[in-house]
Amino acid sequence: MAKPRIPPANGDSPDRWEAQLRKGALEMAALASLWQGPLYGLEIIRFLESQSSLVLAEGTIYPILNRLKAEDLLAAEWVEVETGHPRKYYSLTESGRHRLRRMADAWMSFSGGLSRLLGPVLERQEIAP
Amino acid sequence: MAKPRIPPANGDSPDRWEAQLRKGALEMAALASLWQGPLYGLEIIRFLESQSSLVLAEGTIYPILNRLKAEDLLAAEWVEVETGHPRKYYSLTESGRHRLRRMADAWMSFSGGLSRLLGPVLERQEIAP
DNA sequence: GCATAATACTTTGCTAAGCTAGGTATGTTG
DNA sequence: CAACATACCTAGCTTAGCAAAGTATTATGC
Repeated sequence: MAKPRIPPANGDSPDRWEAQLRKGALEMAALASLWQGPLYGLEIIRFLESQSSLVLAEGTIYPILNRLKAEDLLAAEWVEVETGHPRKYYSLTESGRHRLRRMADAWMSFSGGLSRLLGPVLERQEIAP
Repeated sequence: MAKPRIPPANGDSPDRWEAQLRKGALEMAALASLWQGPLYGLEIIRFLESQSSLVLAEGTIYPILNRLKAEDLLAAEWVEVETGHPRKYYSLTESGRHRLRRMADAWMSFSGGLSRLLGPVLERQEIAP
């Protein structure tokens, strides 16, 4: 009984590029989701979806979390909950906070450059009655 | 005599994530560089570098251009120049302009979501006496 | 005129990363 | 105990950028 997930995303669909855009931004987003406090895996997925419209599959977030943990940017801790199953809570390490700040800086610069580039493209769209 | 290009970028360097960020943004950037008029390959590289700090290798831009051309988002035309060698000028097709506009919209939404996410991270940096 | 250099475009092979589609483990409910 | 829900993990595929090489055309040096 396969859980129906995100639609297949046809190989040559015009939306494919959008999927690629996400690459690399996801690590940063995962780190950012923990800025205000620890969350566990599925919670991160829900947080990102609600806060930034980023939709990640489980098969995407867990490898990312493991990668970040291997780099000591995250710490993980199993927590038993009364009503439920153990959860692995992730939190930012000191080095993770530091890295995230640098990533955020680089992101602003990167996205600024791109937005500048897109300025002329978007210009005429300011027809908003 | 191999041309020395972009520095090696050590495999596990802390900058690797930055390289990934670019993925997917490059197609859009390539299209955007042609918004104001046709350019040829190397010119696109120089344009992006000067306008947005995006540095692309030749082995990166040409596959992108061919991909975009195969999708009819770009048109290509060989042009002979007096002092020099033939150049392949790329220009946006109607469908390319249309797609770029949609990409730009999606980009603004995507980058807006991420910037919102990064808000708290960047907040404390406004200590500028 | 043939070698060298410069410019411009192309191709090959590698690697990294996300995604689909499974799977496992733990706990709850009938 | 069976069925289900929650939470986490893994394998294999695909895509895309990149480094490094190669080809083609024109200009320059001897």
